[in-house]
Amino acid sequence: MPPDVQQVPAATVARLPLYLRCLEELEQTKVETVSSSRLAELAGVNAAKLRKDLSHLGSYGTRGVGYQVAHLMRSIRFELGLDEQSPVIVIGLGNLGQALVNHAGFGDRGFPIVAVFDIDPNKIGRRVEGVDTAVEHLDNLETVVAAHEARTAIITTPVGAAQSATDRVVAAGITSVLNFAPTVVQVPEGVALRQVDLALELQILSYYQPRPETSPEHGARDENLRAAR
Amino acid sequence: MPPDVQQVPAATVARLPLYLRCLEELEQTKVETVSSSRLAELAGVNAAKLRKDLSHLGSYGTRGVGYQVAHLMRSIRFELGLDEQSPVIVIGLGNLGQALVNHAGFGDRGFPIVAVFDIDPNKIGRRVEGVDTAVEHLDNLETVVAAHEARTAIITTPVGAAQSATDRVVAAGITSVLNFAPTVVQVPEGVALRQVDLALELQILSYYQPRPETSPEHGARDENLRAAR
DNA sequence: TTGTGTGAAAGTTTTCACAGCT
DNA sequence: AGCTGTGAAAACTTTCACACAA
Repeated sequence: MPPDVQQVPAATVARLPLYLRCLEELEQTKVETVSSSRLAELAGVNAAKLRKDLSHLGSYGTRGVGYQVAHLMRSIRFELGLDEQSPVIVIGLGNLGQALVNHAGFGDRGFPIVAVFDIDPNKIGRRVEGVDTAVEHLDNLETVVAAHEARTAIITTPVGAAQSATDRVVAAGITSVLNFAPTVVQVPEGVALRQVDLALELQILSYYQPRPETSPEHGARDENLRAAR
Repeated sequence: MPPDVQQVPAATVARLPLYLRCLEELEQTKVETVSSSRLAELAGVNAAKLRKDLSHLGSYGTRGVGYQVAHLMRSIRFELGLDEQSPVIVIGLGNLGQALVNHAGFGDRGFPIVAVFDIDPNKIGRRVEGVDTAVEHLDNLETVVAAHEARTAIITTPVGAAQSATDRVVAAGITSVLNFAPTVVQVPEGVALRQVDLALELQILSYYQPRPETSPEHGARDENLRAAR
């Protein structure tokens, strides 16, 4: 790995979108200024941590007052590269793919779903709510990605197809991959990857369940948001 | 916080389910023994990290040989408290709720969905694939939770309803909450919580997109699974 | 000879506590 | 008087590198 001038620590990057979401809530209620302690409370984090996170933006709060909601939102959006819409493609129209596509939350937050791919002939050509174009065959991937200049792909294929689907979207020019298939996929250097496995979240929670028999002491604790995710 | 004998570090707990998933894949291919380096490769982590993680289980690998797949699976399941099925309820039958309920992945991994709740009269009584009982009104929550001895709830309500839904399931006896509503919910001490916001994942990825204009250097890196989630 | 288990070092993240701006 | 920005300490996590068991 190169010298790698890491501007903003990974743990901070993973929290910035959370702060942004809280700020959006505040803006909707016409709040113009917010203190670190109030925002931290909304985000469920410690106030010092929040201030340190924001300090990486070179962000200007005002001592004795707090942060300008609108200004802070702009700073975070800029830092994350959320200034413009970022078209997304979805590979695999199973249950989860279907739900993600219908889910308005992506488009509303700057990630419009511009195309959905599958290989099942029964699904090709089907119209899906929330997407302008019909379901495409995976063979059209390269053309469609190029046409929309999409850079981000969501993988919701079955496990067995996830790696090949990933390889293929990467070859087509995708540089960010969000994998929901419950298997680890590999991507080359230069491609960003996050993996979410829903059942895995439940298994993690399971550890923190109060349990009688087990050794000295488990016992529920909090502090499990998405630690650094 | 009390002295709190933390058996296993949080970062390790968050990875154990991942190892378990990899081991399940190995078992299906009749592999009986695996080395730390091979398993680490499958899980996408560093081998030393994996060994240290497993050392917290007091788990016995065999030097010069590796780990017994079957034995290691048992150890991890025991540590996480996955020995028995853990019934789950889902609150909110929107797009995402629907998808999660249909999704076979939960039941297969020991988390059968035993009931789904909503408050929309049009949804109450509807049958949903993957669940034995019809959609219930939220008013029946307490009775149903008690009947199934459910301890885990998945929240997929709209933002505005998430906190009250959470308060209510906790009052009904739920001790693990997985929140998909894009808002922070609070839970009392003793209740375990994880929050997943799908759009937020895309925003995090956005930071790691190669971008031209921006300051000294961003540039995509890997290492973003769910870092200590 | 192979590959685990683990001290010790390095790196990252969180938290504290307070100087200093408004 | 209030609240940010930040050094410094503490806590946690990762990685290294090697003794040692099979």
